[in-house]
Amino acid sequence: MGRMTDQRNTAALDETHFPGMALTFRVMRLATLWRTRLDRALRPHGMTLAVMRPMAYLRMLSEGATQRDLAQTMNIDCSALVRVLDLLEKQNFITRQPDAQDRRAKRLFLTDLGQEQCRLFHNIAAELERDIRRALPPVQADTLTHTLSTLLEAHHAHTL
Amino acid sequence: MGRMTDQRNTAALDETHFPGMALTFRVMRLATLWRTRLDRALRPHGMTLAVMRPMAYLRMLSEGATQRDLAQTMNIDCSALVRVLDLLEKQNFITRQPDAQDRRAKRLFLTDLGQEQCRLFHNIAAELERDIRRALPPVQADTLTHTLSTLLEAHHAHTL
DNA sequence: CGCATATAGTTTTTATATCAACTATAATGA
DNA sequence: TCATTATAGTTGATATAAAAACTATATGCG
Repeated sequence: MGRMTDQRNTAALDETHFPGMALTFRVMRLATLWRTRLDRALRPHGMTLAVMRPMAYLRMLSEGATQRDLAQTMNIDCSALVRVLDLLEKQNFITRQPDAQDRRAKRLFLTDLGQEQCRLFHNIAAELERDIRRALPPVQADTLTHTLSTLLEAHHAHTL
Repeated sequence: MGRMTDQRNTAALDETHFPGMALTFRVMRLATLWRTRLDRALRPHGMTLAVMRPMAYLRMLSEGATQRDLAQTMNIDCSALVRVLDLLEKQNFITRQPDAQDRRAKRLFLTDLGQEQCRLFHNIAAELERDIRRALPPVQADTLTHTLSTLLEAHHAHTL
């Protein structure tokens, strides 16, 4: 253990040291750290964030959405969604129902089991958020959220 | 890291609609969006963020670091690093040199080609950061960066 | 010394994300 | 109308990413 590998040093040596990328890297790092924490909290319930996300978004988007609707809302590729939906369907969390008007389309619904899983997810995610916010005075947390919204809007404007 | 897909539209229905997770989800979304942009900018140069990151961190950490040092700094698992390093070595961006004292360890160095690639990466990342910052008044951007630092520190405290 | 345990790096396995190509419909317009 | 083009969903190939198991050292203690 004679090596100079000091755990605590790593905190000091974070992305701060990438000059000119402070913001970008901090956001990316926090996202990774929090995603990991969320994933860890979900795992004991046999869930992962990747698998949970489509359900959470479906609930938000309102049921009966098509796969395309959902993929678009989640900002992911349709093909990325298909496999997860297969999984969710097999586990009886969602159902796919053919659209009467458009025989290509399938409409998505949460089962009761899926609803319940969603509530669980919301609880876990909200608990993480509360914990995160504990590090900041409430006002500062709100300011942060607001600033992040501005950046999200800017991104959308950018890609139009 | 993954590939990218970015299907504009959806601004109206974003994570705002997940009550009690505003902060977490915004950060995650921004990270994904920016990562995608960065990845896209790197691709024409035959690079991806996943492949570039170890070099950027190595440069920051100072050369001669071991794989373990680097993995620790990047907050990833050693095993996640190995393959990327294989790739980088094969492309002649880095070299692995055996440590004289500890025959298990290997020390990492950037080649001239690697150095050059790093500079390219820094330019591209800095350009993205500048673009992102354009959406905010400079003071607000600095406040944001500072707040994110606080959260990063809080996370480290949390995991000790 | 010589065993028990820890560490550096690697391999294997499994989960996920992206892209391109494919099938089946649907919509459009000459 | 039918030929062209677009769309919804799927599949297959490929690139990561994280965790677990494995190999070869190294260290620490009786």
